[in-house]
Amino acid sequence: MTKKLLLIDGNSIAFKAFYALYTAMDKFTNPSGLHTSAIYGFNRMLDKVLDDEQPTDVLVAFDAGKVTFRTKMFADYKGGRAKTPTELSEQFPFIKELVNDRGIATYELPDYEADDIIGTLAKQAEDSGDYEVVIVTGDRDLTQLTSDKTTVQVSKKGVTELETYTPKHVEEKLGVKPSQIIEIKGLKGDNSDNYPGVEKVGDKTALKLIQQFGTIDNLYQNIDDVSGKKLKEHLIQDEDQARRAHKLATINREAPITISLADLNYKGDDIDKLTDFYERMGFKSFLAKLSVDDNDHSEDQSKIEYTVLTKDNLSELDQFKDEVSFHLEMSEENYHISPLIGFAVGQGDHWYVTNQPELLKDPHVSRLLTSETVKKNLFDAKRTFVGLYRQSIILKNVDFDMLLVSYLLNTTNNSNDVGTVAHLHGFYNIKTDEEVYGKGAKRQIDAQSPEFLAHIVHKAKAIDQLHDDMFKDLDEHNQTTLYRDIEIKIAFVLAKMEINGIKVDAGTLEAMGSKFKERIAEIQQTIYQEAGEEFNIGSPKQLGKILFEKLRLPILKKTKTGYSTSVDVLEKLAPDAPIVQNVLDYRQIAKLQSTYIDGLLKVIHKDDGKVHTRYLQTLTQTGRLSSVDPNLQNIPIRTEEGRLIRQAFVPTQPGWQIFSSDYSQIELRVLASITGDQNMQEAFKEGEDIHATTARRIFGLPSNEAVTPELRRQAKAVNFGIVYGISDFGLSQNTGITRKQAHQFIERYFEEYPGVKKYMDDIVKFARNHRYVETIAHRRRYLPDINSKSFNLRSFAERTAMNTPIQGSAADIIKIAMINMNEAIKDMKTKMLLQVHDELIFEVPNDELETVKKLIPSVMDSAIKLDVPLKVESHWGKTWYDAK
DNA sequence: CCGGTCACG
DNA sequence: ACGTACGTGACCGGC
Repeated sequence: MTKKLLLIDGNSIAFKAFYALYTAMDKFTNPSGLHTSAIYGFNRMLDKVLDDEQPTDVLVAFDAGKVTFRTKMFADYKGGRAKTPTELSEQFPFIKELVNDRGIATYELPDYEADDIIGTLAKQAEDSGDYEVVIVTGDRDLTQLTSDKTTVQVSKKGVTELETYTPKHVEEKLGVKPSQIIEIKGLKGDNSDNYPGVEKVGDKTALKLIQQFGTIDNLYQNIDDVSGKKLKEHLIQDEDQARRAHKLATINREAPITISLADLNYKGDDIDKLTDFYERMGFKSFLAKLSVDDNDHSEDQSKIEYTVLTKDNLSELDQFKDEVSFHLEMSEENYHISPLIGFAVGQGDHWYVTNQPELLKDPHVSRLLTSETVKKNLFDAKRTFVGLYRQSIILKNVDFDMLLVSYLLNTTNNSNDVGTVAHLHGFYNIKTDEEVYGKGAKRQIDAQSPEFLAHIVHKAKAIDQLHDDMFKDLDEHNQTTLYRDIEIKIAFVLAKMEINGIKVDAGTLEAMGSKFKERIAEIQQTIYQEAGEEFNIGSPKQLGKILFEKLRLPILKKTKTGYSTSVDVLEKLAPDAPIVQNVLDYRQIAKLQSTYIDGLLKVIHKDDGKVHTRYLQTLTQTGRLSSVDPNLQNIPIRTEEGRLIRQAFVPTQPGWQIFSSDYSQIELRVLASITGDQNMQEAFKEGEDIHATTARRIFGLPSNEAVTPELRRQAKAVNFGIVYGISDFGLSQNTGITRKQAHQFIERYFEEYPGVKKYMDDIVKFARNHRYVETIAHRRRYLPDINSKSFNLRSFAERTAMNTPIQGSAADIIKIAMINMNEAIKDMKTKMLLQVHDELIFEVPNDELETVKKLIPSVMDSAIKLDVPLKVESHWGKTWYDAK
């Protein structure tokens, strides 16, 4: 056996691929509107099996048409099947083209199905004695072909997950030999192929009979041995059907094929044709793979020319006068503490690289980086700025930040990896960090290796190569101003805030922690007594058992994995059993302890007693920031116990104040402005309480009548709902009113605020036409699901279309305010410390307090001119807690 | 590594 | 009929 023959059932794999990607179908269309999901899935399968099996010979067999010897034998064979969707049938010619471009033969034969071609060739191969055979299909019936020389791989969930059937595996799984599969099918028939077997015989009976008799022939010869009178009657009655089903299920292994084993030689990818094909299909990831594989052969990665920097050649860097690409490599994610492990710098064909970060301090290097005249192109300006700042180098004149530009062009699929982003924009001669360094536990960076140096040169080079194109794309999106006036500027403002950090008093946290610890222990004991046993309260699974099985509390909601024990459920159950309230209390305090006491203590820097968060500037889909290590945007405030955590956040100097200013209802003001709704604008212009006004309007109260707190609360919920892209169900869930009521409220709302209604309709239409929506500052979010056939995906996209311009414009506004703020306070001792979406937090010396009380709100409310005023409220105190 | 839960706007 | 509020991050338990 010197050869390995791979036989692929083209139709069934195409079907599987199509339905595996069914819900994502609309994400897979090429520029000319062709659906490509099945082509894509098919190719993924090809990649996997070619790689796993390393075959010498390959064939993809297809069905030739609807009419086959089976339909001639039984007219209804495969009858009643839904017509193949056009979204799939249009892809078949391209799948065949793909297969050919990959150097693989295809074949189809009138009157026969792909199964028969495969069966026939497998038999020929087995008989010749030269071959090992592997069959890949989505149809489990083909497992009848397994033998000691042939294995059958059946696709499971997707198309790349395959289950391998050997004769042994068939017996274990199905309880019969491979050859007996057709005997089973003879008896039970096949619903999907629409032919009957014997009445009342299904899987179990068929299996039992075949295990007893071996074959249908033998069964009928010994029909008197069948136990069960009815069963015997059915068998006798339906003998013809059983024999016909047996024939239909049997793969023809003697089909009159006009192709021979010698024609199946696997030639491998035709790179040129395949490149062209992938480009037409818009398959960027496959293009990337193609070029990486290609590079592996040509050793392109190591062929790049670069000079290793040494003390003696540093002066060569003086050649860069106008522009340079620079990449600073770090070994860890957290750039506040990560070691620097190398850098690459250069332009065009001149590249320099080193694994000695101390060379950064050499004047030839630092002069370049701090120069106001030499433009820098890089990836992640904030990270680079902080890394260099730690070496006392102040990075200046960043022109192109590839990470930021990529994020603005398309927030989805953005990545922190240079290689990944480069691939996304059509530049493939670079590997990803994962490919070079490994991932998870296996990740390891060998900074001494030539591969390392080559890799970071490739990063710098990718940045250099892509910056013109990406700037052009930015311009086409009308996003150059967004980039230059907002995003690149805020990167440095954020860097400064992160470096500055905020002081957290460890003593305060520890004192609170020991109190919490006692409370937790107390509540824990009480819960154990109430439960009558000890268990892990933190485990929803164990807790569910206690509450819903042992104590028999009513099950109000379930999750995918079991009983739901979330707050809303437990709150409803609390009156039924005291243990429930205790669990709620336990949860709350355990959360405070683990996330906020222990969690924060872990990240206080020893040298300065501060925490230095990192704002992720290129993560959210709306343009907001997020905050990690630690997250300082979700410090408790809603409950008094949690709010106490804020007492630990203190100014750096004794006697200073923590000063906080927040935009009041910024999202609703943005809504009023961009919808142009006159009624809502009037409310804000008149300085009214918007929730009360909304309540008056939708509940039809006279203007002199006071709005009850309950009605105001409901109106507030509706206002929120509108911002989120409302549905009556969502509103009813969130407020406890009925769905019908919710529906009425929404209708009333749209009557009172017709501009809002029109905007919501228009923005969804816009999204359908353009497949994206944008904010005031032209921040863009693509909504690939907006025309999806799936109700769920489409509805989600519609809500997103309504919400993103509002949430995103609010994000634009506070970013502008922060940039202006940075200027406004640059000569003061006051420092901007944190941003929490609609609020800014500062530390302020007492002698500047009177100044900032006016200055900070005025900078914030003048960030942008809307059709309604922006309102800012300020609070201050000796800790963050006291700034209320 | 994922799902449940809960902290924030 | 479908089964839903928008945007995040950290921790825990359990696979």
